[in-house]
Amino acid sequence: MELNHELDDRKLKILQAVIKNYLETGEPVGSRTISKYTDLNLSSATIRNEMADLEDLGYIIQPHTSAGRIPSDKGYRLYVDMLMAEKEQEVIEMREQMLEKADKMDKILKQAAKVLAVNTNYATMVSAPNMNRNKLKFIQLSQVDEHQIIAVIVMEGNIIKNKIVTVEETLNNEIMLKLNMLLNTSLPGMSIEEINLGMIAALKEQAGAQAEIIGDVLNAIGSTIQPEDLEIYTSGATNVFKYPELSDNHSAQEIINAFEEKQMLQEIVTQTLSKDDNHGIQVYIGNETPVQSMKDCSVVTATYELGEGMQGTIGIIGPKRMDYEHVMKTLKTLMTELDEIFHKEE
Amino acid sequence: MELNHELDDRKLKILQAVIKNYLETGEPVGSRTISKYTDLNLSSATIRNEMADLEDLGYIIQPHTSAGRIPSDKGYRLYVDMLMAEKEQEVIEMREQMLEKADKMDKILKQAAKVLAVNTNYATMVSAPNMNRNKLKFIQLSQVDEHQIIAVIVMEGNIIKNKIVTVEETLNNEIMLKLNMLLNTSLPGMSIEEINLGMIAALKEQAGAQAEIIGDVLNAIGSTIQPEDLEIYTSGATNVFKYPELSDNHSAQEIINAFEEKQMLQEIVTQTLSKDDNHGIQVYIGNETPVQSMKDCSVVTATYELGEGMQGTIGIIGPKRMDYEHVMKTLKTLMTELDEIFHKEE
DNA sequence: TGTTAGCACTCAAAAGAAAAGAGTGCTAAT
DNA sequence: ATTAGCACTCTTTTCTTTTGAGTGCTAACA
Repeated sequence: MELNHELDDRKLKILQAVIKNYLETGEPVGSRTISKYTDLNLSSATIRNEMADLEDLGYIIQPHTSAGRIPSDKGYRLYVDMLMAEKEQEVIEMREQMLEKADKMDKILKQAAKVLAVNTNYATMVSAPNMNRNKLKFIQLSQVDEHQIIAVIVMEGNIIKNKIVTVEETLNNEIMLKLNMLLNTSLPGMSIEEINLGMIAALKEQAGAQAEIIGDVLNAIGSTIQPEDLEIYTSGATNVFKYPELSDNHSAQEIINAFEEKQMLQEIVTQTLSKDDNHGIQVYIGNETPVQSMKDCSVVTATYELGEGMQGTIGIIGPKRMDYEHVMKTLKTLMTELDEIFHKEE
Repeated sequence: MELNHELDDRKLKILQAVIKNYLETGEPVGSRTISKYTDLNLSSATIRNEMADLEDLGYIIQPHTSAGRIPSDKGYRLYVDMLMAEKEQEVIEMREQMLEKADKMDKILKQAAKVLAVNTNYATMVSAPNMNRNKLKFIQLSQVDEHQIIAVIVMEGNIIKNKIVTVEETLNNEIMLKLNMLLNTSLPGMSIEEINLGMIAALKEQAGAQAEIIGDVLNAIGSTIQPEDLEIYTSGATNVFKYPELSDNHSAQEIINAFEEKQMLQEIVTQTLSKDDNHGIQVYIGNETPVQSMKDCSVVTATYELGEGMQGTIGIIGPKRMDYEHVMKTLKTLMTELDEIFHKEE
């Protein structure tokens, strides 16, 4: 409990009591409540004095003169940091729920978001991992008609993408065979990062008359694997209505909107992934969050990792008075699950 | 204007005025307002008499004794029916917007929903067409590893699906060749409906030792093309917040929830497609809607058709005081667009 | 006979006033 | 250092009053 130099043990306990109580009720907490709530037997008057101090130090706030106190962002921050310190690990029965429908990646991720939302009662998001470093397993080109090719790209982890490529030249069986051969002798085992300009030039040269087709196909592959906008799956957005402090202010509307557009959620993903401290859990409280419309919320994120540095993000968005303890525990479990599922599939 | 036997021309005009005004303001409409609003020069007193009649006949309602009138469901119904009678056609600049990103089907549909939402300011949904009658173009099986096959299924309209099939037997090149050959000699040109048990049995027989694999693959194909839950794309769900009569009652919350779950939207799709009167526009007002949580809304739907009886649904959900005229016009345009896009691609 | 002016009446919504209640800060006693 | 006590503050709730839009009805009018 000796994380903070500004607060003695008693103040810390009182602060904790205020926060916990506020998490439960959502109402400002008064001194009398605390004096009954804690095990340290103090009268409300004493608590009042201490609370006045805590307010001076900026850990709690009085919404108006004669109201109880609510935690400030700084207060929440301290509380969360303390929680983080005692890393918990506990495996729930989420595994079964998860594995049920594990088929294609998008389904898994969608399912993950849902499980998390149901388990926590907050809004959740899961981003697909970035594929830059994922290796190609093979490419299968098939001819659709005289000028169209469908390219099926299979990557490690059996992630499958497909794309139709329209080419100028008139295609035939022979060309298709050649192209398939060409691509599959050099590309498998490479990641998108590794397929650079030199490599492309070499392939084009080998292709001879079909240089242009190869170019088109490679472009298509690039844009397919690395789509301009990350895919993000969400669930439980409507959970925000459950918290009056969000749904009263209209901030629920903004959050739901952000969830629908998904554009802004990307911000959160980028920010989370950019932090060095990965594979850990991050908590953004109030204004700390990257997205303006969530300034009245807390955002808890975690990074999951598939082999070879492919990373994705899981996030939970809820009111500041979030049940951090439960959320962090659940998040950790799910993260581990995702890691395992993907590694097993590989 | 002679659609209704119950109402003379003047009553009809007054009713229309009441509805139009209510559509604009969302507030109950009084007699004085109408007397100024219409071109028939009548005093408020006369209007009052007529309005009392209209109320007796059930076309308008008084929320409380000394308030103006608002249209009843019956009133809206008459109004919409009149609109429907004058089938409008008008091409807007939506074409460009639509064709911009026309790539894969899911993107097209997602885009369609978005365009519609932006154009109308209501919540929108677009369902993917049912594929029962769509014909297979070809199937491409590739071996992933010793026990896994990836099946890529290409259908008319270049709709592509893929699925990983895990099989008992140990696979090799020879087997894969045989399977590909087998499937592509008999299946192309057939629709899912046409691939019946007899056909499957015949294929299995021809496959000999690989009968089981063929069975698995065919199953996979079936379930891929005809997923248990229809895919539905939505957009602009948060538009419902723009209408106080929805967002005050909490019915906005329910609607948004329905949009998130998508389960209930399916109801609307099914109902729309089951109506004989297809390729037309349907309007559900208030309790007429198939989904309970939208009882305070109007739902406008349209069916778009890809060749061969593959049909999908477009829907708009908004307040009862919806701008029916604009919505129906926009819907019709979009419908035509979709038809064209898909037919062109084919 | 249909239309209209006028007026009393109704009722929801807005504004205002009063009461209740929760909680504080401060002082004085322990 | 802790606590009981009390005056004070400010929100919330409740009740009352006022306001105003809109009606229905009657009587006058063209």
